[in-house]
Amino acid sequence: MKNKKPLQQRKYSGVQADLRTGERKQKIIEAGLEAFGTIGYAKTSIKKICNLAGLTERYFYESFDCKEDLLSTVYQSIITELTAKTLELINRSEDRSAATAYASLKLYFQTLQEDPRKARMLFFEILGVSPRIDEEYRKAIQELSSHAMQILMMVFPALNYRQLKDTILPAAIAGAIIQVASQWSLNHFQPPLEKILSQVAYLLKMVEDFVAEQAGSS
Amino acid sequence: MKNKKPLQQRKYSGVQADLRTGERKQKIIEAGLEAFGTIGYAKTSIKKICNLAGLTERYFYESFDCKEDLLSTVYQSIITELTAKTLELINRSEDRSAATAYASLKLYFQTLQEDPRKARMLFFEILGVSPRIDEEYRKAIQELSSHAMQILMMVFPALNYRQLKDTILPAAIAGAIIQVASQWSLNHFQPPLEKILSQVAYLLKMVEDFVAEQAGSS
DNA sequence: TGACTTTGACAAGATATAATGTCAGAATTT
DNA sequence: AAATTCTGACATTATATCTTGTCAAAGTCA
Repeated sequence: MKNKKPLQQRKYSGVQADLRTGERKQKIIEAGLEAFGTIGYAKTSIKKICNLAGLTERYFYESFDCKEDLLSTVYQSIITELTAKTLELINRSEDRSAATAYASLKLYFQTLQEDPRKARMLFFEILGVSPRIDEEYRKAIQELSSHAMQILMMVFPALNYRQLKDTILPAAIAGAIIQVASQWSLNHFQPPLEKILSQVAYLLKMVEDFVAEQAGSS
Repeated sequence: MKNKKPLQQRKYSGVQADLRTGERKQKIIEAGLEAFGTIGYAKTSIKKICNLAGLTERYFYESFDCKEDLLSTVYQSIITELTAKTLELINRSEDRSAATAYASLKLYFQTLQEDPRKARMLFFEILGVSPRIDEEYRKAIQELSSHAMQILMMVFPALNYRQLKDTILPAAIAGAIIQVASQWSLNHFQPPLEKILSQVAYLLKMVEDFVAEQAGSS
């Protein structure tokens, strides 16, 4: 992130300078995911990242200040991807039934299974690195929990905001899902996806029933 | 853990050699908790641990092979302490009602609040260190989830083993509690203990109701 | 073609830490 | 008192990594 001010922005291999820089940055992010997601953040050196990216150290410092910076970027990119995919799915879905909630869950679990490096990043590598990263993690979890609650309220009209806003129910549900997902990844994705999904859906049904009953009896 | 074989075991300051060694080990474990639980595992050097313990590096290697060894020991000691306290509480309690489950939860949350270093160890510092430590974590969570289920079944006779054994309900409940506790610690233990506890108890009631209804309708 | 930029390979200094070793003095036993 | 052991302070070696810098070759533009 140093002040590199090329007096002129030339094309190189047919591409503009800042575009090339961006491509290199992207390569480094991908290499970061590979390294952090397999050998782990602690055991990953900057040199290793650069080797994986097919670049030299200089280009690391072109786009990042330090290893922690890259970790944050990789983490945020995973979060962003998951959020975007989920929103897209919801907007695309015609009805807003339980099937939509199920599909969101499936998207989440499937993404982790298809790329276990992301699972490792989300659940393990991100923790205990530094206060700054801790804070990012806290925020991400809070947002996830808020999103989960919005989806639930959308598909289960029996749930309403006033009932939930002062409870830990959102956090508990998000926590349950996160923990089930993280244990599932530690257990090498056994039992298979469909089984996990039906079980999680079962949990959501429990929540729905319970809150509906609370609402009915009041 | 080298072969230190003193030809003779002398007393020193009135205590036997192996006893002194044990005391030093204990001091290092306590220093490890302090270091890992405040500045974090990654940023803790062996020298720092020894300074905190009031000992020199030599005595670290007297009882541990490496930093990771100490991390494992500190972690296990926290787990062991929590388990022992919980078992003691259950054995001491006369009835086996919901109040007992509530008391177990209180013990858990209270312990974390009283010593946030332990919370940090359990939830953050232990993750993503090495495959070996990951495995210890996995086992610990599995045991915790199994214990939680046993307590639940004990105080809520409506729950039974056959209903639960092939479900993720135990994992989900343990996950919810763990996550709520970890977020609570990240939020500097706000809201206060009693509020968190009543909310978690509310969750347990939800589970109880749900499973009771399932049993009744079958 | 000539001036300039971009790139990759590698050097180098600085820093930190792990892990073992040395040694003198204090404490203890016989 | 003499021999031995224990202890703490510090030295040392090895290793790893970060971060910046150098330089020549290749690419690009005018």
